[in-house]
Amino acid sequence: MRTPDRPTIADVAALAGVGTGTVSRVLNGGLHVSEATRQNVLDVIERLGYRPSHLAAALSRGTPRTVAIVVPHLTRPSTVARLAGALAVLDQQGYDTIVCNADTPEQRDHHLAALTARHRADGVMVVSVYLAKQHLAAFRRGPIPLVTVDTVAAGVPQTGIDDVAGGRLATAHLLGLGHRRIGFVGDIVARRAEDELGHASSKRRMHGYRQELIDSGAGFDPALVRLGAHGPGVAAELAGELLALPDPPTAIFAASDAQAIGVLSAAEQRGVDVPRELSVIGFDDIEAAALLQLSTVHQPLERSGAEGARRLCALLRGLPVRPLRQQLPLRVVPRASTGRIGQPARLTPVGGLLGAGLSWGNKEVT
Amino acid sequence: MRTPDRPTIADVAALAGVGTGTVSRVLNGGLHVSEATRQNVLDVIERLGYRPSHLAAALSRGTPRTVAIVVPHLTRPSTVARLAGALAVLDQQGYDTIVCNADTPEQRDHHLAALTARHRADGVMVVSVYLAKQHLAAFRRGPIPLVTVDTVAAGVPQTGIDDVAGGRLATAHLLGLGHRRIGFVGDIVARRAEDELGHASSKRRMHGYRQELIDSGAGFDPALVRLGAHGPGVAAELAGELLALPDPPTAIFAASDAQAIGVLSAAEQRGVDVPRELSVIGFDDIEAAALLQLSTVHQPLERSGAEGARRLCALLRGLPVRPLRQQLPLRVVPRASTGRIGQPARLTPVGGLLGAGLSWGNKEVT
DNA sequence: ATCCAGATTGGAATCGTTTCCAACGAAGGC
DNA sequence: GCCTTCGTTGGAAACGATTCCAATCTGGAT
Repeated sequence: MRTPDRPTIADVAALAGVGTGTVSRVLNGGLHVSEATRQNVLDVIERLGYRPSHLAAALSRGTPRTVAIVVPHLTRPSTVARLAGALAVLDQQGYDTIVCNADTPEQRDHHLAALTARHRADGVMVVSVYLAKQHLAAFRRGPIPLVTVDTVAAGVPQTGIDDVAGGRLATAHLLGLGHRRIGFVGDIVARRAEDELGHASSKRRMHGYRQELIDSGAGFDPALVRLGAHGPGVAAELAGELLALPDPPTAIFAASDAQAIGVLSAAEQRGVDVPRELSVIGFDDIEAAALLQLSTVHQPLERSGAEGARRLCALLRGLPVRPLRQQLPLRVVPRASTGRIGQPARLTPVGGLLGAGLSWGNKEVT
Repeated sequence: MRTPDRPTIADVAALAGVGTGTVSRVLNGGLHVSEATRQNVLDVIERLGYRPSHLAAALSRGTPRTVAIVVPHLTRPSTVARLAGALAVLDQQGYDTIVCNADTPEQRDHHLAALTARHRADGVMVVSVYLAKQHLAAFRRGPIPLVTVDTVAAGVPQTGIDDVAGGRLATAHLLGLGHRRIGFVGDIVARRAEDELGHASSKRRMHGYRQELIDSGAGFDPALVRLGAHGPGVAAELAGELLALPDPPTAIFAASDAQAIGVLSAAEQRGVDVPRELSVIGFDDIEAAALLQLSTVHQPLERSGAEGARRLCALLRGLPVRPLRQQLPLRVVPRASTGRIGQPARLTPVGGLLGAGLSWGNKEVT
C-alpha cells in the first residue's frame, strides 16, 4: 500500500502521446508548439492535476530565481518600509524573495553563513546590517551578488543617505530657530565591533550634529549628548537626564523618530512644553511622526528598498551598477514639535493629521 | 574562453580521493565518516571554495524546506507583527520563508496561482487574506498544506480571534462607562466578493458591536455607523460626519487602531475634547496605540503568526492539527481615550508612555 | 586461525525538469 | 517534380545533489 507518486512531466507526455520536450515547451510560453498539441497537453495536465516541480526546473535551468533579504528588527517601521519597497520590485521582476530577520548578531551570522555556505539564492540584499570583514570575504568567495541598503561595505553597491549631512540638516534647522544649547539622544555603540548588529546611522548623524554645531559657532558640548539602547523608552530616560541638567538644552535632536517620540514623552512627563520650552526633531519620517506632529528629517525609506532591489537585479543580469554608492535625497519636515524659543505655539496630539497627508499602509481612496 | 564551472560534489570527491557519497555524508552531519576522512574532505571543500547547490539537494531530498507566506498590506503594523512572529518560528524550524505581499486582489490572485500551480513551497500560510472557493480548490487539488491566520476558510487550520466577541468587548467597555449613543467607524466591503482582498474582521467586529448594543438595551442606530476605505484619513472624515450629526455620539468604536487614530484626529480638529466629550476605542493594540494613549482591544498579533507557523510545521510533519480553529485571547486595554461622559480627565499627547511599557521593535535593555 | 558484527566507504540510480540536436513533414520556389 | 526552408516534434543528456546497497575493513570472540 503506497501513495501514488505525484505525476511528472513524463506521465503527462506519455498520456498526451507526445515527448517530454513538447510538454516543457507548452509549460514555458508554448513557442514552437501547434495549437492543437498545446490544447491537448493542457487538457492532460488538467486531468492529471500535474504541477511542475519548481526545484527540478530551477536546477535544470541553473538559477533558482530567488533572492534573499537580510533585515534587522523586522518590526521597526523604517525596516518594513524598506522591505516593502524591495518586495514590490523583486516581485515585478519575477524573483521569489526569502526574508531573513536578524534581531541579534548571532542571528545575523547564522543567516549570512547559511546564505554564503550554500547556493540557495541568486543574490542577497542586506539592509541596515553591519557587515564585518569575514562576512564580506564569504560573499566575495562565492562570488555571490550583494547589495546593501543603509549600510556601507567596501566594494559593495550601496543605496543609502548621507547621514552626516542629515545630522547637519536637523541641527541647522534648530540653529535657525535660534537654539544654541542643543542636546542629542542616540544609539549607543557596542563595546566589541562583532556585537554590533547594525544601525550605525546614529553615530554618523551625531557626527553631522557635532560638525554643524562647531561650524556655526554655537559649539559642541559633550554634556548634552546621551546614548543608549534604541527605543523610545530608553530615549525618554536619557532625555529626562538632559532636562534635569542645571542648564538644560532648549532643543533636542534624536537620532531616530522612535527616540524622538521618547523625548516627547519625557518632556510631557516633566511638564515641559513642546515646542515653547523644548524643541524636538527626529529622523526618518516614519508614519508615527506625522501623527505626533513631530518635526523630522525625511528620508525615502520605501524607495531605498526599491532602489536596492533594482540594483541587485541589474547585478544579476551582469549589468554595470553605478554609482557604487547611491545617495537618496533628504529634507527637513518642519512640524509642530520645533519652534523658536518662547514661542506660544502648542503641540497638539494629533492635530493636522489630515493636512499632513498621512496614509496608513496603503494609498487611501479619495 | 569560458568561465570554469563552479565545483560540484564530484570535483570534491575526485580531489579528495573519496566517493561522492562520502562527501555528501560529511556535508550532512558527518555520521558514519571517520574523522580523518572528514577533515580531508573539509579541507578540499575549503580549497575549492565548493558551495553545495541548495536546489540539487532539495530536488534529491524531495522537499525544498521552504514555506510561503501571503500577507496583505505589508506595511500595516498589525501585519508586520504577525509576519515577525511567523518568521521566528519558521527560522528556528529550519525553513526558508518566501514572503508574498498582496496589496490588491490581483496581486493576491497572482501569488496564490503561482504557489498552487507549481510546487515551490512545502506549505503556505495565508494571513488576513480572503480565500475564495477557487483558491481553496486549487490548494486542495495539490494538495498543498495550508493554514490561515486572521481569516477563515472551510476545512483549513486557522489561527485567529473571535472578532464578534472583540466587538462586544469594546462596546461593553463603552457601555460600562455610561455611553448610550455609540458610533462605529469601519471598513467598507467591496461590492463584488472577488474584489475583497481581506481584512473581513471589520464586518465581524461591527456585528459584535451591534449585538452588544441590542442585548444591553441601548439599541442599535444605523445612523451612527460609517464605513469607508481603511486608513486614518478616511476614518477621520467619517468620524467628522458623526460628530456633525444633530445628536452626535458620545463614543466611537473604530474597527482598528489605524481608524481610531483618524477618529482622534477628527475630534482634535473640531475641538471635541477626548475623552470628556468623546470616548474613542480602537482594536488591535498596535504600538502607536500606546503612544497616543488610545484605549483598545488587545489581540496577540505576533503570537498569532507564531501559532500559525507552528501549526503549519505540524501539518508538514503529518501531525494532527487541532483544534481546526484556534482562538487567541482578547482583552480590553483601557487608556486615556475613553472615560465617563463629562469626566474632567484630559488626553495627553504621549503621556504615560513609559508606564505603558512601550517597546519599539525590539526588547529594550534596562 | 577463523568468523562475524559493525563501522566505513564507493558508486550507481534517482529526483523532475530544461535544452539541445536530429528528424520529420509540409509548404513554397524553381 | 525536386529541393529548400521553416515550424514541430521526440528523446537523450545534463543539472548536482541524496540515498541505498553492496563491498571492504576493522577488531574482538571463539
